[in-house]
Amino acid sequence: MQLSEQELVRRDKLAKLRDLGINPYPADLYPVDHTSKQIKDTFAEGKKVIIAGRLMSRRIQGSASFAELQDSAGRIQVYFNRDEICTGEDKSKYNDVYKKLLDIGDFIGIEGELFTTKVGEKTVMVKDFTLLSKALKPLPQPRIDSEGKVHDAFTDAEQRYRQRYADLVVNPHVKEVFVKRTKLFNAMREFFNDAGYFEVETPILQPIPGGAAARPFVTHHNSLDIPLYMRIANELYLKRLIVGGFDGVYEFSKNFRNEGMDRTHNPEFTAMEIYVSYKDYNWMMDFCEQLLEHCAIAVNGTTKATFGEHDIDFKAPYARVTMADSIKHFTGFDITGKTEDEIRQAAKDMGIEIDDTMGKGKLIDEIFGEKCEGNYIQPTFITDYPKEMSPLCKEHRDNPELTERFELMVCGKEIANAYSELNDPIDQRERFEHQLKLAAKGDDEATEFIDHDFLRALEYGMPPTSGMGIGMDRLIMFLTNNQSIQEVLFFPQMRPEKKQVEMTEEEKAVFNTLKANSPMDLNELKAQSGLSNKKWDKTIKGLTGKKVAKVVKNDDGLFVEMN
RNA sequence: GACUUGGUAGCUCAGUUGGUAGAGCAUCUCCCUUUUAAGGAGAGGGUCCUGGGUUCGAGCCCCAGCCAAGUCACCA
Repeated sequence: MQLSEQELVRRDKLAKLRDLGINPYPADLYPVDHTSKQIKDTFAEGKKVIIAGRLMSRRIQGSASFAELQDSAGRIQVYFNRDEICTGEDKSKYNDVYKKLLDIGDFIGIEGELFTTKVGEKTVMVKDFTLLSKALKPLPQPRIDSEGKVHDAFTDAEQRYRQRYADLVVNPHVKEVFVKRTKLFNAMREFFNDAGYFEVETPILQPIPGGAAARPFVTHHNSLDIPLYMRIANELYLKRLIVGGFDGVYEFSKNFRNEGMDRTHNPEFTAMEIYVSYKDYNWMMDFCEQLLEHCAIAVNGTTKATFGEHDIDFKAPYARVTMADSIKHFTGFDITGKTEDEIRQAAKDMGIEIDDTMGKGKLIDEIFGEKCEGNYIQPTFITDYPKEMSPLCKEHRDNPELTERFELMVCGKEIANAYSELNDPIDQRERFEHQLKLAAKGDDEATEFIDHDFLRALEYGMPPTSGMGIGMDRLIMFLTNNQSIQEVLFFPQMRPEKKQVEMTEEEKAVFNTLKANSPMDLNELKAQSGLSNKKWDKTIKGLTGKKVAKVVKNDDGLFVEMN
């Protein structure tokens, strides 16, 4: 492993601490009794406190020094004074341990007394300190000036995502996003629990990946010798529980889809799904807008949120527009009562790319997606989707071509999807079979599995039920004004980093040649290596850089010898 | 999958028609007892993403690749 100068220095300090009999990674409990925030909130001159955290900055002025300690709640200034820490003759704890052997990033514990400096800063006067954990790698360190401007911010997206731990330490605004994420989950749970619904857990490893159309991750179970799929949705399992007699069930579901990654898609993501018996999709719209209003307030203290250039308001109620009305409004074309060919022609006339595998439902969906979707900035329910696109949704009570389905659109993006759930087992079987035909025709969005066990459950009878799914990652993006899903996931998926090899093949070969005959004429060694000029240059620089060989110049010419 | 942009010190970034690799912070050494991004002085620190090519000479030009971001395509 190649260590940087700063890493070597820290390892050296680690050894020196051990020589002094100081354990840099002690096992003992440290009796913390305040956080930085509690100190500021309940400040009193002379009060004794015990705190712990990371040393994040130091300004050493001879035998006195100001530093900042960062804990989970923020930062507090601490004051190290040699004669306060070292009351006897021996001043080494300040002069050597504090000044020479501690580094920014180290965890320390502090026993001290509160006071206010001349410039009015609430500060802890250090009476004693304990090293709790030595940091061997320097942190990237943004600095904030008196105007609040950040300098040298740690902003490289790749490094921030790969090393989220470092990102969280140095970028407080990043931590804030994840605090809000957890607040959102808690608020939603509270809302559902207050309504009397049950949080449940259903299988992540499924024999048939159902409830959505997406490419699944496949794995293999050795004992059973069968393929298993990571779930793409949990819908069919939650409905089985409604069959089993629960009135309302919900689950925060990590789902997995083996598809492309971009600003709004990660291979694993979180959906919330809820199913409530004896309700329909009209009830669910009311429930949804109440829920989101509650969540927005719990997260941000207000129903208003900013997303990019848009100001949005989650205050209920939300506008409700049928898909047909929406298309008529934005294109002037009325889809009601039209044949598939008429709609195909209309789509073509609008300049929408279509192909022959598209059925009526898909065509309508394309028109909506292309011409309408992006126009809905404020939360808006789009209702009554074509039947073909919604194989798990009940037929519309007034129109057999439509379904009782809504999606909630915000800033032109879908964040919720809900149905009056299809509970007619014979209709459901026919819809699955129709999906198979669409899939055979080449529609890669159609479901190509039939879950016979789910159909058996429906045959026992499922009460009328409304269900809803919410994209949690997308929702928190809206509530925290983040355009990228990676900013709201602690550990977004990345391509693996390449491992660094200790010595390249070329370096090994040259090293072996040299080992047999050292010192050796440089040009001769180069000739024997058979490497290109550039490669030779890299290789010999690599070897000298690793201090295994060196180049010597004398009267006879250039020679390479082993160290 | 296509295109665009980027990858240089621990971090943030400069780098001139191709001619010995730079700055700020951080680090190290010395001085300094109440400072507010940065006390003073000095020093060290580099796989210029990787591999090939052109050239007397490449961080820079050409080709291929890797990684990332963005746009588009795809995506219930």
